[in-house]
Order: sequence, then C-alpha cells, then structure tokens
Amino acid sequence: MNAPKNAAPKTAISPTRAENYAEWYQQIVRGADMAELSGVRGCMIIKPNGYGIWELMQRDLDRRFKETGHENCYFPLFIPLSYFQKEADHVEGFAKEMAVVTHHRLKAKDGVLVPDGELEEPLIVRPTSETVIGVAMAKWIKSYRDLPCLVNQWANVVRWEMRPRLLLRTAEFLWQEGHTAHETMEDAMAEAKRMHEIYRQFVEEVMAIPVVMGEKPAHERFPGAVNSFSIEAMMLDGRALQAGTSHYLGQNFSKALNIQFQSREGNLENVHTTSWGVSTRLLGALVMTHGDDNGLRVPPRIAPWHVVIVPVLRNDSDKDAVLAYCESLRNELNAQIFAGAPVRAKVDMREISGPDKKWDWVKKGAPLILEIGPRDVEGGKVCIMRRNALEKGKSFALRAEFVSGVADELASIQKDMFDQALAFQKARTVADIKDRKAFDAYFAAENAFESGPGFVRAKWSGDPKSVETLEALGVTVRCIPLDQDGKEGTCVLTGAPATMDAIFARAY
RNA sequence: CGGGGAGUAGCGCAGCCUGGUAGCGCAUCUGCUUUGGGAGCAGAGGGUCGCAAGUUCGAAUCUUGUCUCCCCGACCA
Repeated sequence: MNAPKNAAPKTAISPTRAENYAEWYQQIVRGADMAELSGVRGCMIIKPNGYGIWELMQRDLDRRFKETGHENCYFPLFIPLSYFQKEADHVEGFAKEMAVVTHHRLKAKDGVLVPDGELEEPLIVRPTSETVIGVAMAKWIKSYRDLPCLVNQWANVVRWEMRPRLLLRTAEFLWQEGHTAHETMEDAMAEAKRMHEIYRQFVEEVMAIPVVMGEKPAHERFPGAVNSFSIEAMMLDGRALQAGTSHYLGQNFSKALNIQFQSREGNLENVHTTSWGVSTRLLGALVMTHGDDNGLRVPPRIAPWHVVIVPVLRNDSDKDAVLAYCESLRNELNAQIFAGAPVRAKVDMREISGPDKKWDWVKKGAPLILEIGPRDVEGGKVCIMRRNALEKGKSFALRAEFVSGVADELASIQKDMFDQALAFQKARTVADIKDRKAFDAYFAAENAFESGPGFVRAKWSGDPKSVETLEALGVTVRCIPLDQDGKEGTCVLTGAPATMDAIFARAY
C-alpha cells in the first residue's frame, strides 16, 4: 500500500467555515459544481449539479402550486416603461436597479458596433412582473365569474444589484412568480397566507431548512404591497436570509392598471391581488444551511442522485464482475420508492481514480456514497458512506438489506438534516434580551461561523424611527413572527410599551 | 456608488520596486510501478501576463484610461 507522502487535507474545502466564512462559501459553490461566474457582470452560470437541484425544487413546488389551483403562463421579458411607472411605490422601489433597453439594432462606427435605432419608448427587462401581468389580467377579468385568477410563471428576472453574490444576489436569477386576483380582500389575504404556508412546507420539508414565518414591517415591504409575508432562514454565520415572500397587494395594482370586474351586486369593483415568489437564491440558502467543511450536503428530497455507486477496480480480472454487481445494484435501487418517486441511483463510470470520485461526490453532497469492490461482490455486501455522518466512516451492510432499507435511510437523513439545522437555529436565537444596552452588546460582534450574533427575538414598538438607530449595527427587523405571545412588555430599542414580538438580525 | 485588495496556464501563486521577451505547486496528458482507498517515479503539453493607448530599441514590469472580480460599507421585492 502506498501512503500518500503529502498528507491529504483534513477537509475537502479550504478555507473552512471558521477560517474564512465568505471565502468558504465561494469555494463550496465551486467545489460542489453548482454555479460559477460567467464573465457577464453579476450574472452566473448554473452548472448541472446546481441546476439539477433547482429542477427538483421546481418539480416539487410546481406540484404544490397546481394542487392549489394555479396554472402556469408565460409573460414577456420586456416591460414598456409606461406600464412600469403606473404604480408609484413600485417605481420607487425598483428604479435604481433596472436594466433598460433603448435601442433595437447595431451599426458599425469606426470599426466598432454601436447601438442604433432608438426605441420610441424604452423597455425595461422585468425585475418582477406585477405590471405586465396586471395589464393582461385587466383584459381577462370582466366578471366575478372570472375570479379568482390564479397564474404562475417560471422565469428569469434582472435586478441590477450593486453588490452581486453568487447564487444569493445576482443581476439575473431564476424564479417563479405567482400572481393572483380575487373578489375580496379576505380572499386575497387568504391566498397570500396560503402561499406563505406552502413556502414554509416546501423549504422545511423538502429543503430541510427551518424558517421563521412572519410579516415584514412596513418599511421592509415589497414596493406596492399592503402586507408582505416572508420566511426567514438562519445561515451558518447567524445572518438571516429571506427565503421566500408572499404579498397582499390590496387594490394598489388593480387601481393603477384598471383591473376591474362586475360584482355579484352589479357594481364595478377593483380586484384584490397577490404576488409571491422564490428564487435560485434558495440554492445559496442550501449551501449556507447544509454545507460543511467537506462540501455541500444535499437533502435527499432534492438530491439529483440519492445513491452514488463508486466501483473500486483493482485489476482487469475483477472489472467485469464488479461492474455487473454495481449495475444490478443500481437497478434494484432504482426500483425502490422514496418520497413518492424512484430512488435516483447512479454508477460513476468516469475514468478517474476511486478516491477522486468519492471526494467529488462528497463535495457535491450526494446523501449516500457506496464503494463497491471485489470483496463486496464476493460477500454480497455494500460499503456505505453517509454524507451527513462522514466522521463516522464507512459501514458495511448486506446488499439486500441495504436495498430494502434505502428509502428509510434516505428519510432518516432528510429528518436528521432538518433537525440539525433547527437545533442550530434555536441555539443561536436569543429571547432574553430586554433592553438596548444588552441588544447593542449582543450585536457588537461580527457574524461568523462559530461565534457572533444570530436572531434576537424581542418586543418592538413598531416605531419606524427606532429602526434608524439600528443602521450603525447593520441590524434589521427581519419580521414580525406569526406566533406572538401577546404579552405586554417594553420595546427593546426604545423602552416604550410594546406587545409585538419581532426578529432582529443581520441579513444577506 | 464610497473605501480597500486583486486580475500572469484549468486552480492557487511568484516575477513588477531596479524594463531585456515568463516560472513554481496542484491539475491535465503519456509511460512504468502501485492497488480497499484523496498513490509513486519519469517525461510531455498548455499562457500574445484582463483590455486599450502611451513612453521606450525593447513593456508582465513604467504612465494613463478602461473592464471585471473579491472584501467592508451604502443599496438590496
């Protein structure tokens, strides 16, 4: 046996989370082969391992949307400026991060191509589609019989962010945006809350990321919204990440865009609308919730491959038998059902060394990695590594037992990953800070992997002016959690009487 | 957009101050050896030094401009 002279690094990802959290994040996205920079300012390339996860997320979410009565549509990428400026708050909120199309052709001038053919009306590249969908709804909706109108689109959007971060905040990203119109405020509010809950279920049950459900304070609302609901997740450095939002838009957009219907009583009324969305930002949340110093860990329900089989080939005489064993094992695994779908098992046939294959899948986060060599074939066994318990090393099982138990095993990994993330979130949420002095002391530290602040749950008066005093700390009100204790207390920021609980944190 | 840092081979970097025509480690390819685990030895391929202009006999190196990325901030449904 040849022991490597250069000792292998202790971790597959360098630097570790504790050494340099921001750099670790970059390295893990690359090491797991999820996404990379594109050379186009702020825009990313989503690679197969990242896109494969996104496709599974889409599939699951899309099913949930359809089960609740929504239908998919597609609306234009370009929005006429005149549409966009109809809702004042909406303009205010997005104006500073807009990509604008002003020309429709190129001409050669001094050997270089320059824009030519100026448009009479500039087009903006959609940052979100309330206006263009609202204009369509105004045509579609005439009567209360046309309501509710429930549409969703899977699309890309562009927001010219000042400081892009791979997956978390890119100039272009993929998302879904649901847009609905209803007869009454009650119906629309119920819809906004229904989708809020669907996001919670999806993110917690499928992505194994625990979240806090809450409502955004007024100053954090979506431009044009009456109420904004969000799910807030805690990243491994204690920062918050808004993982999904659902908005009750009232009649703001229906009045601006004339979305009117004749009511049951015969009156002409404006509809009440909602919008809700999640994006590829969730892939960033996945990294910063489940990543470790060896790479990504993907919860089984969205893992492109549940089980990766790495053949260990010593010499040509073993090769055929080992490969035949691997392939039949894969077929047996594919016949098993996990979470309502066939187990996704793959034999890694690439012509690279066994250890390299193993570490590649460790970094990509496959939940179960099997190494199969001649001895396993002989003994009818499998050698198992669990990605979420790498430190426990390998274990061996009889092939038949492993196959029949694989669905349970995946379910158990799914649960363990959620439980672990929930324990982290709870351990780093404090609820016993009662005054400003203790609050400032808590947030005096920087956010880091194993130290620094997380979420503070405390009473807040709701006074917008109190928030301005948080700017120096870089802290924001993340949400007003739905579960309120209703007890009287004093505002942690100002000392004024307050009954409302709020979550305070630094955020991405 | 403000402050700081950086762009040299796929990745990580040295060279720049003191201009002379590009180097190291890993990765890749080939051969031999090894084989229950991120192997060893030998050899090879790969870069108009982010881009543009200027100074110069000569620029990775000096000057100016420009683009991009990273970190901190501002901004961020």
